[in-house]
Amino acid sequence: MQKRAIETREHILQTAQLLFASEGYDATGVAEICQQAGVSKGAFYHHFPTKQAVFMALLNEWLAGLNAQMKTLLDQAGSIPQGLIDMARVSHEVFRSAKGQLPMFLEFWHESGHDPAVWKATIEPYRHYTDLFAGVIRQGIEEGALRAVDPQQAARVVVALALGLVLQGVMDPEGAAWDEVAQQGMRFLIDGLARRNE
Amino acid sequence: MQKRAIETREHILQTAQLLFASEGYDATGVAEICQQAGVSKGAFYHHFPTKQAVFMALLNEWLAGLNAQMKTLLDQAGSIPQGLIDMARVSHEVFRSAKGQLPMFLEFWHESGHDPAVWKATIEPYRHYTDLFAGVIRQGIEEGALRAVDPQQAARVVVALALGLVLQGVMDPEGAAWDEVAQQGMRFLIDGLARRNE
DNA sequence: ATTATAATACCGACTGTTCGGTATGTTTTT
DNA sequence: AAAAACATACCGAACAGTCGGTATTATAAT
Repeated sequence: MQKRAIETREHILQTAQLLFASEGYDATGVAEICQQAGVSKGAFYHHFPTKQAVFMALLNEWLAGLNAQMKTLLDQAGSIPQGLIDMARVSHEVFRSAKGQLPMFLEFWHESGHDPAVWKATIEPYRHYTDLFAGVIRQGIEEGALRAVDPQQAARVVVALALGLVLQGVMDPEGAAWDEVAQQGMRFLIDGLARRNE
Repeated sequence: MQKRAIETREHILQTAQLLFASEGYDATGVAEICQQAGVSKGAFYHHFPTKQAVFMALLNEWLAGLNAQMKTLLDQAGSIPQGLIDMARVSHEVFRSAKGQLPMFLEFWHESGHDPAVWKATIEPYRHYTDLFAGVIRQGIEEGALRAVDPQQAARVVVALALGLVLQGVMDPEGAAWDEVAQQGMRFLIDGLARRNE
């Protein structure tokens, strides 16, 4: 693929992301994407077989980024309870960096309800994260830092809290300082999970 | 309005709900609703001015039911921490009663992102719930059962957890026993909020 | 170095269909 | 008869995707 081609492809993806985020997937027409991107329809269909392919490309791109971010976070985590709280603290960073992309969340979730391919791509990494958290929590239990709860269940709770925060952040960005709420919430949860020193 | 007319209206609403939930709002055509409901297009547009009006009617119906359910729960709550846990326990009931309607959640959230009217109708009651929880938590603090946290923040955390659980319940119904996870999660959270008896 | 060849990248008018909504007419109820 | 409830045929706009063709760039031959 040539330089110009790559640039065209990027233009299409970037524009599509903006439009999907602001108008929604269904409401965004291919013609609209092409016009905003300064690209012809022929170019569009040269690079992508269908509109959905663009969507999937964006989804995978997004998930890959999230994955990387997550990995570095878990790697550099210290003690277990503190590590989890640290993760909540960096949620500040995550929220900030993902601000423009957050509305796409809703699009992904919405589409996943109707398209099995999108569903698989959405659900798999999030189960992955649950397992990942479960591992951390299990470790915390073995270290004696956390109470002997069911790690999978606890992990699901953590993920649920995170999802809920993101959802609120998407729907009502001005409603609160969601990164602070995230930190608070994670602290409450960790306190509830932590072993009592009594 | 006559009996037949009322029945027609109900047919339309019920059918629309099923289709919106399974296919999505955009993907569901008015013609499809009419056909499945055994009603003509004329009848449809006699009862509802637009497709969105049907959607709004469903949304309001849904919210009214949820509101009533919530109200009775809070009224019959005993001590504050136990009251919150009780509410989590009935989430079992909520999940069950809402089973078929859960996918509609996603539709509401998704639509609210693009339609200010839907947004207002969606966001207002949920802010209402947050305030409601905040009141309960404040009361719990005054009673000395809970630590002196910021009630609004804590309430947002509770609501976030609830939202996250619902979202997971929608996207991955078979992934776990979400009513149990809800109970667990609320217990962890309450434990984290509860005053330490040390 | 220049031309020929081929492959890639791109263009934009066009199509068949789908959809929300309307216009007009018919039946049922009061 | 009058009004409410319903039915059917239809409209215009918008849509994803197609297609025949044109630039542009890379590769090969002379």
